[in-house]
Amino acid sequence: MNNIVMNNVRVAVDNCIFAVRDGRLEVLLIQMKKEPFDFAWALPGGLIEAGETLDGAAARILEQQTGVRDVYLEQLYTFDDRSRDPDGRVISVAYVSLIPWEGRDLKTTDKYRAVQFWDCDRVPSKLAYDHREILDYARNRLAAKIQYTNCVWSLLPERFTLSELQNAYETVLNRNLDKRNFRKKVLSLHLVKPCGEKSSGGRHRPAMLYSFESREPELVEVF
Amino acid sequence: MNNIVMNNVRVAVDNCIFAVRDGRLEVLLIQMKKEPFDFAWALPGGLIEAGETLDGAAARILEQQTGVRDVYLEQLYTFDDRSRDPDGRVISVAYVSLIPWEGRDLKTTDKYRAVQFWDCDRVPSKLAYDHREILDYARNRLAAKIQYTNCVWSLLPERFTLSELQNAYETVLNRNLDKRNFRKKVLSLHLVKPCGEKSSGGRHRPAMLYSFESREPELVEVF
DNA sequence: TATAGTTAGTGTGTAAAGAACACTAACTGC
DNA sequence: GCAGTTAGTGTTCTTTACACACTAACTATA
Repeated sequence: MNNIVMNNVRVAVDNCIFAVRDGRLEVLLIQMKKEPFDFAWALPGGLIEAGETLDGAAARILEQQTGVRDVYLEQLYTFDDRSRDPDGRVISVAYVSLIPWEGRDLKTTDKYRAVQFWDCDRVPSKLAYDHREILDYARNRLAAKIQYTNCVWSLLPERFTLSELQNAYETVLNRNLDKRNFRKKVLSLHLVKPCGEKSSGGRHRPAMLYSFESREPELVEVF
Repeated sequence: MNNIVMNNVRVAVDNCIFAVRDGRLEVLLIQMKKEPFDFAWALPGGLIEAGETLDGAAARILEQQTGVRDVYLEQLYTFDDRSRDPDGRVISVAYVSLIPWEGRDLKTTDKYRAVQFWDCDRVPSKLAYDHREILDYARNRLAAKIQYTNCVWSLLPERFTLSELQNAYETVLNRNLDKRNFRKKVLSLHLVKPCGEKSSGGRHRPAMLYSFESREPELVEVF
């Protein structure tokens, strides 16, 4: 009977940082510089530090890589990572972050070979560790969550048009929505409010700008 | 700058084991026998053992306490436990298990003072560690999950009446459902199938017995 | 300055789903 | 055979979801 209690598990936090850009869902990956995954792409992450909470570690990773703070950040799932180095066990607590495409500021460090956003549909087929599994899980969770919470706020800037909002939903859900039904829905839910100004700059009719009623997590039956 | 990497985190698995009994949602608690929580009630759990996966640890705890296997078992959330002993850090990966009230077989060991099911609405107001928080989180997750998956199968025996099924939903959701609408719904979803036999023994009209189409996790929009 | 190009903004009708509601049927125990 | 108890069944109404097409307002350029 196996009763050896594990006292030396290492705990990593990995963060799926998503943004919407030009109708594509993108995720931040870093290219590794160390064996056994040299050159492989991976989710940003790392072992938790002393005195740090799990949420704190996820927020730290997010800010270190993108400079972004105070966005939607949610624990996703805890993975048993069987592909990590065999000298001691690692479990990975995965997080999802949603950031507006504008406002990010990618940091390059010599810790990694590269840091960049990837179209989720075009990430390298093999990622380091079990990060492919984590990413797939995260996309599914995000698509579910955007339908019953207001988390979409975290993908958009302070002020936005209803078309931009619709585009964020369409991108995450990977399907088209009817413009009139969409507007009826979000307005009737009081998810957003007009802020009286209009967009400018496009070679077309200017659009009313909106902002979110709340930028705190709330349950809202959007679809 | 704090860059001390934690290498010696201890990882515990705690399991919220639910059953439905006489219209009440019950949860299994153990009464502790060691300081600093001597006499306090807690969720069954413990540190993961060598070579064991997280899911494996949860299944082990479930079977050790109840003798039950092969039921619905789902990872809930990973908690940073700040109330644990200060000599080294513990994080707790919480699980939810659903078991049929019939078929359990509680084990008493001298590891604990007592092991028993508690009506969820009447558990002691203070549980050990952060287990009160975990339990509240688990109840909410269960109430959500029973509405869009078929997980209710795990609360019922192999064969059951539609009234028993309805009762399981009403108990978890903590609200009454209309009998005719309920039956229309579950039958149209093909969640269950009649198995041709009738219940007996009650001092009333016997009911048709049903069984689940599937006892594997599936997404089903029940409500 | 007229026009082509582009996105913004708006309402109605139809189909599907959800919610409310009450009686008869079939068994048991006395 | 009667009282007690749970099983089983349809219809109507309300609400929500879905499909669908044109005009408005701006910019750039010819």
